[in-house]
Amino acid sequence: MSGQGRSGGRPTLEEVAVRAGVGRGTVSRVINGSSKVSEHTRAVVEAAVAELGYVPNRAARALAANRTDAIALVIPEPEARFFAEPYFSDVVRGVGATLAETDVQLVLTLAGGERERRRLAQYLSGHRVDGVLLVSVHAGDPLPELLAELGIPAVISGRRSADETLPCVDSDNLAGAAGAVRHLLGRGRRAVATITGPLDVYGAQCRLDGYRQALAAAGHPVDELLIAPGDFTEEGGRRAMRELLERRPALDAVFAASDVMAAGARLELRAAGRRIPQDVALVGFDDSVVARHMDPPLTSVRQPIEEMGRTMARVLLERIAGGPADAAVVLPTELVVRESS
Amino acid sequence: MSGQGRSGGRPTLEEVAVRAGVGRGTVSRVINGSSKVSEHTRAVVEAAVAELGYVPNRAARALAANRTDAIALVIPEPEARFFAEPYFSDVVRGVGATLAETDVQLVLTLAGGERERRRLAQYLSGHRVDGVLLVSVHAGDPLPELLAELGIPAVISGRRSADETLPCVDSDNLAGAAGAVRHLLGRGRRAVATITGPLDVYGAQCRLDGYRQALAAAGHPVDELLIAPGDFTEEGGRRAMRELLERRPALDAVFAASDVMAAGARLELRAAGRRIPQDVALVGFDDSVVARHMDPPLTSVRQPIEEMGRTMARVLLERIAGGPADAAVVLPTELVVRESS
DNA sequence: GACGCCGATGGGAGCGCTCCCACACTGTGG
DNA sequence: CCACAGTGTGGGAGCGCTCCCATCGGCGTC
Repeated sequence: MSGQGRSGGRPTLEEVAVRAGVGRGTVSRVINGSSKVSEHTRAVVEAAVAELGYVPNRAARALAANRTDAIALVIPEPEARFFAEPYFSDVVRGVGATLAETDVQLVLTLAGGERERRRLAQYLSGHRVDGVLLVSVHAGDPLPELLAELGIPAVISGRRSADETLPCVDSDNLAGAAGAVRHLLGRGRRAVATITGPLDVYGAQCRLDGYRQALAAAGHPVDELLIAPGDFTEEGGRRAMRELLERRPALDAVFAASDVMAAGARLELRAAGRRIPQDVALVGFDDSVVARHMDPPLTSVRQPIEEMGRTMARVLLERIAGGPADAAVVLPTELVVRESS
Repeated sequence: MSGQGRSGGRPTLEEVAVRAGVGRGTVSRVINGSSKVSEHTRAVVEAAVAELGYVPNRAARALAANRTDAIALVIPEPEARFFAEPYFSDVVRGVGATLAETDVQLVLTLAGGERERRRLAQYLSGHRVDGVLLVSVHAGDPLPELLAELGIPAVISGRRSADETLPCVDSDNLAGAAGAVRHLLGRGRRAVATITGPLDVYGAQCRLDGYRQALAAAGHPVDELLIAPGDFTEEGGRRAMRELLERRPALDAVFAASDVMAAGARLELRAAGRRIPQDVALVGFDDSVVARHMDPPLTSVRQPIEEMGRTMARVLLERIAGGPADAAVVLPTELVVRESS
């Protein structure tokens, strides 16, 4: 912080070299912690670095080394609203935690409409980041292919299908859903309904599969009329619940594939005079703020979002380094039992 | 996307120049949309750019021009949890919206513990960003001074005191709080209590001032025993509410300086057998997810967070450009009336 | 005692851009 | 007809680093 500057600017590698009485190459080696530098020289250089308060110039480094030491996190704007809550900040926190150990910076990119999407493509072709973190990509999204073409490493969360081509990090949607349903059955519920997410989203499909498997494993036949499609929105949840109550008035439990839909379902159940959990038990998915503050507090399946962020970043860094990285990581979920079930 | 590359890499300025049959300087001028280039030459160059799919190399540009075209958004990690909800993503969305028009990238920085803080200082001294967006800075934080010393433009949201030295963008905490209290009085409430935030946070102080002013303006004396200190946490809200009920059992309304504290207060009111809003009306601040999903839904003061983000970015860009920028922007809040009052 | 080898080091050659000075050229006024 | 602005334009000189090759001792070897 003391104003060292001989000529105004921050010190350069060259100046450190002069100060330490060595060559540029040597200082560079020390800075990059690499290869063969004698114990003594290293000490001298480090002293000079400290004295001058030298900090390498990122742009120069990027230019010379042809890497940016930056990765991008692409946020699909439109959805952002939905999973805004803890999701967004938790992912960022996780990613940040992994990156904190390194010298890699996190660039945030909002890719909403067609237009932003195009800009993003431009942006990425500019080779402005070493890698990309993708979150919740839709089936038809061209971005993954573009990245592959450009040879930019990428990691995805929320795989697009069972055979995702990109390395991906997901939570165990199937097991989480199955656990929730098992929990309901375990509490003596007989007619367990489910409100699904949009089934073209792979994760939503998995949750439905989990529902089916849990039922099957318990020897219950699956009643298709107990399955209602939702779309991850509150309104969608209400609609689905209404439908279910009409078709199967005797249901005594509902597993909603998201907390927000559960919130919608709750309103509808109230309106129909059903008490939660006495008449109908309700379980959600995500363990979001909504779940904790619902009345009654909602039992929900928690995803380790922050850890997913950490893992995504780790896998991407490995990928960038060229090392062998996991192609798919699935992290366990956890059922958080509250008063709604 | 077609593999132009003569030698593999992406095309450079030089190559565009050759293709267009002009000099490097001219292409640079066209790219930067600047100064005097003849109509004809511009067209030729633009054609060459399009044909080659040229995208400028950000690192080279940064090195040569000594600017990075990047700004940092510093997130104070520890608090992140609290105002995680919409706040974080809304700010980012706003900032992103402003930045979308430009070629500036958003770098996210988590500055939590002492250690990260130090890293951040290092980072910023590396001149790695053109400007910094600060959110919710504590009174004793050294960061603003560091930035001033380094001559890095910064904009703050959540000013530290009435005479903030940095340009800042805030919502009108005082008016928002006053409006909430006026609303309660307007509904015939007589004994309006308040749960404050930590008073060393300027915004929290403003909300308390707003409470006082509204009372005063309505000709009510301020009863100091109706004021209980909180800390923006749910537990703090509970504690404060307990205190209030003990001291002033006859209170019939509570203005909490945050939704989360209101959530805590609600639990305590329930436990004490008070009905909301029949016995006690409750109003929060932030209009977070919690407010919408509380039972009953919470009346709350909404801050235009996304717009704050947009404005912060705009002011910072002006600052960076060297133009005259607003020193302080205060955006209006809005009372969202729901069933709790 | 000359040779070869290896770890440690110095420094040239860029990386792709911006900046800016110098150099046409075209007009205009004296 | 020449001097003199005023436009456009070309291209040299870096920006601060990394890469890599040449160099230099010191030491074991035949």
